[in-house]
Amino acid sequence: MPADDVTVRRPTLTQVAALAGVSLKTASRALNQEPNVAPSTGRRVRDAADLLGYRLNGIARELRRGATSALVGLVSGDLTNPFYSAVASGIERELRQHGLLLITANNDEDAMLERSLVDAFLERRVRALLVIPSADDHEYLAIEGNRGVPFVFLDRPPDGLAADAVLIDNAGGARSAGEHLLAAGHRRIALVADLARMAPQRARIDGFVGAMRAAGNDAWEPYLRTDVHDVRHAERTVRELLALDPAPTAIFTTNNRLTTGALRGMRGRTDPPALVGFDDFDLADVLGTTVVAHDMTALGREAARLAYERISGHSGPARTIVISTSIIARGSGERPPR
Amino acid sequence: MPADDVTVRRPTLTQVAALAGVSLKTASRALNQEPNVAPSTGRRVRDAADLLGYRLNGIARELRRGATSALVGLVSGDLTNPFYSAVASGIERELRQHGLLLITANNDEDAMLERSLVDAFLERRVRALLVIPSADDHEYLAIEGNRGVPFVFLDRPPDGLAADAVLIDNAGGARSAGEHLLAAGHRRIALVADLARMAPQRARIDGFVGAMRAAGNDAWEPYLRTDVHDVRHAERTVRELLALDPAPTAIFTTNNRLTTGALRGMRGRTDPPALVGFDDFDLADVLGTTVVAHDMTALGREAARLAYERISGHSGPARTIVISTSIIARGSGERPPR
DNA sequence: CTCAAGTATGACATCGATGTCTATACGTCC
DNA sequence: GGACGTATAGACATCGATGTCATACTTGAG
Repeated sequence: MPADDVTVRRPTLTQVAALAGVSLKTASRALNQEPNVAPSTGRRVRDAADLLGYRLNGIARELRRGATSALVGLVSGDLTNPFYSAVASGIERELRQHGLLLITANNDEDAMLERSLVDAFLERRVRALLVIPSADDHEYLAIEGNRGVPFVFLDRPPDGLAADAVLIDNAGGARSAGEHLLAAGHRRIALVADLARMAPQRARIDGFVGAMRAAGNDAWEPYLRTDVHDVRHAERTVRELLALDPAPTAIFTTNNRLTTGALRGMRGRTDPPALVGFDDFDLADVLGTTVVAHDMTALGREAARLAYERISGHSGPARTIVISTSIIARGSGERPPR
Repeated sequence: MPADDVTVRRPTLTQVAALAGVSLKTASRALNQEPNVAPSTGRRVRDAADLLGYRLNGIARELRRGATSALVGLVSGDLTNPFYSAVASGIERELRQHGLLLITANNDEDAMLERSLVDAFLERRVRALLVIPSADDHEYLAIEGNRGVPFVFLDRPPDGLAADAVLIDNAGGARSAGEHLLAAGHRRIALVADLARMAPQRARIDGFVGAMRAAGNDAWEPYLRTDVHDVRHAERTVRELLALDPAPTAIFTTNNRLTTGALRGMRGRTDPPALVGFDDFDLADVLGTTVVAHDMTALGREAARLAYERISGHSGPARTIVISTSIIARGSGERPPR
């Protein structure tokens, strides 16, 4: 009786060739549809391969062909956030059209982990690396960028490094949110923002503040809340804001997590404040939530496209694509001040 | 002036060794912390590596070490569905603890595509393959399963193949949803289900029907709707159901997409029917939607765990883990019949 | 009938790392 | 001082495929 734990090794091309009674190279030619293989030989080789359950060893092929894989890496924040998963989906679809596969890894918003994941991807010789960065400083990638591994930054601009990027029109979107609420008659508008050190948040805050300045409104200033980083914290913050006297009559939340928190914090109120949230989300229509929307799948798709162009040999200065935003009015942002 | 399109090749270990004035093998030893390297030699090698910007070629290493990568593949339906992304996230976290990386690809619910993605993964010599299958027949995987590539099926049982699986207690969850609505006094309960050919849907339908039978209720029968496959279709179906006379007083939707559609279809109604949805979702609390919840991250985690055990050499009969469900009452499922 | 061109095949080197085996230098112990 | 153990380092084969070049055998044109 054979030992149970003998690992069955996959047959190699050499074995296929032996069974077919041809040389290694001939077997390779036959299976790769190369010219100059006699029909009968080709059939014999294919039969042998089928019989043995042969499967090409992509690792060996890649080593021989140029030590570079058909993989593209994505390091993102947290796949459970629908924003990231929509982006990842856009990337994956675009890459698949070019026969590339996507490897993903979460950095859990941890800069150290991000770095080690980037390392792991580079060791695997990914063809390109897409990053939704958490780290503030990307200078350590500079050497890599010059060695033929293209980088594309998503959602957040590269810092200390010239690289392609696909960004959202954060300032513009936030400005229009501010203007939208001003137009509905609001003055005491609360701003609930995530970590201000992150560039997109910074831009959203600035855009909103710009709209207020331009309108000569400063009644929002007591209601500025930044560094609100999760749903719970946002919920609590909104409750606290609404308990103030005078309370704000409107709220602008600068990402989908904070919007979720705000909706929880406002739940059950008979006189809810107006609300506009950055990022569209599922069921916003049912909830009647006005949002600053943008095409997340397109963001991923464009990033994948930039990466593919670099892979295909495009060289030239770093490019930045900006995804536009638009307000989708669903009711919550059009409520007048009490 | 050098040509612009010269691809810069990464330095190899041979070059590092040459620069450090040692042999290839010594350089390898130094960088891999192997014993018996003089401190001064080690330093010289590391300096040379830094200077050249050397990075290990993981492909070559893998080929030498056993032609198997540190990658685990996941073929899933659609990453933009929060169900899949939560599962993927659970998998990824678990794998990372063992130094494994996750490659993902969407099959877009297409059986042919699923097969070709599985092929691509196997050629890359993934250590294990996790599948949330769309294909009905998985027999074609049987050969692979016997050749050392462990498979784990998620959410849907393997067909024509003995393999590990992690499933949800679909029948139990659906039964409890039915009982929950019966307990609230409903009799005319609509069932809105996705494609009945998919095993999980089949089980959910059966569970619900079982609850009705057990209670001696047959008033639900005119309101059975299956093969409702997307949000729009669900919305339309619910509208049509509510236009019937007599209309159902309660609705059970068998997945998150359908629940979304139902919520849209019920929007604006002053006398909404009771609603219970299978799968929990973000903001269900804000919307007050009663759901059959289950731990999606745990589903992914358990699947990754099973895969890891197989990778580590565990052999034995196929195992099936069932993730339990629980009703979370939030109001919509407790509304009494009109 | 001869020679050039074309077809089918095989031998061998190669991609970039690691495993095995061997060789040298240097102490140490008796 | 000779034998021996140990630390260090290198030569070489190897993983599984593909690229290059060489070779034997057909054809077809002149």
